[in-house]
Amino acid sequence: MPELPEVETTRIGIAPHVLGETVTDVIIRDGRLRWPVPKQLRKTLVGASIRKLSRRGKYLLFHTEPGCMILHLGMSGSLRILTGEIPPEKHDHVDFVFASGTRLRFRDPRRFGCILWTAGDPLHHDLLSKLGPEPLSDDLDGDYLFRKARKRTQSVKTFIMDSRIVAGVGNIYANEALFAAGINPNRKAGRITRERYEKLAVCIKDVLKKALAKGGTTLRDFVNGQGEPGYFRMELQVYDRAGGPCFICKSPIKVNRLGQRSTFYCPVCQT
DNA sequence: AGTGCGGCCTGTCCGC
DNA sequence: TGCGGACAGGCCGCAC
Repeated sequence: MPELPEVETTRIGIAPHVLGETVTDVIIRDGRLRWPVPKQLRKTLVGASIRKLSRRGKYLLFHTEPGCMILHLGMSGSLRILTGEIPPEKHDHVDFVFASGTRLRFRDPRRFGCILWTAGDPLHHDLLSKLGPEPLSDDLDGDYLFRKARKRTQSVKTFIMDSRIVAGVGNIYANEALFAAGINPNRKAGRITRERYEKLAVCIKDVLKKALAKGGTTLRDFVNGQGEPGYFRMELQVYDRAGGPCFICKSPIKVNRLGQRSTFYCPVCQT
């Protein structure tokens, strides 16, 4: 579920409630996430204060004096700020309790998310060290994509969803960015002109920024730190619109599968 | 080295 | 109403 705009929406929403807070307890009800939640996480975090909350790709980084907690929302994860005692529900796996009484609650029905700890620089962690540039930074531009795409035979959609190429672009926004750029998602990455990659880079940034402005996309699970959904779903041009009319040319939106992910596009507008 | 696939989980929806 | 199967926003790790 959560792609970059949803993770960033979460970060912005919870940051004011956790920054400067001291952890007084960590309640792990079910530590069986993608990787087991470290047993010593509670002992390590209690007494520590959150100095900074940053994001790299789809990873949230909680910086403290003794180290950094790395948290990923996976496919169905969400984080919520709670004030007061609210009974946990079935998939509320972890609570972080702060000195003020505020709680940060991690929910993840599918348990594809993860919560890890590193004492070192999180950017050097195995999971983060190979990530490509942040899409909203100047490091991502048409020239970069064009150069990386040389001799690549995979589809351009699979290419831009590869986190080693660009961090944070998932299935929804890959579909949407390619529509905005007028590029057929099935086209081979290595056979796209520099000019079209310039357009694609702009469209990736644009789609992500617009989604962020709407608080992300909620298909089912996603809620922000306050438990509210995102509203970008209403702006989606192709994702989940198979058979529906293209908003530009009225042709039916097509769907096929690339790398086991549903791929939506307009066969007329995207070439 | 680049590429594609299986698998990790639970929940939901659809066809029978 | 029940049941099996496909599918869902991610991504690691493995074979080729």
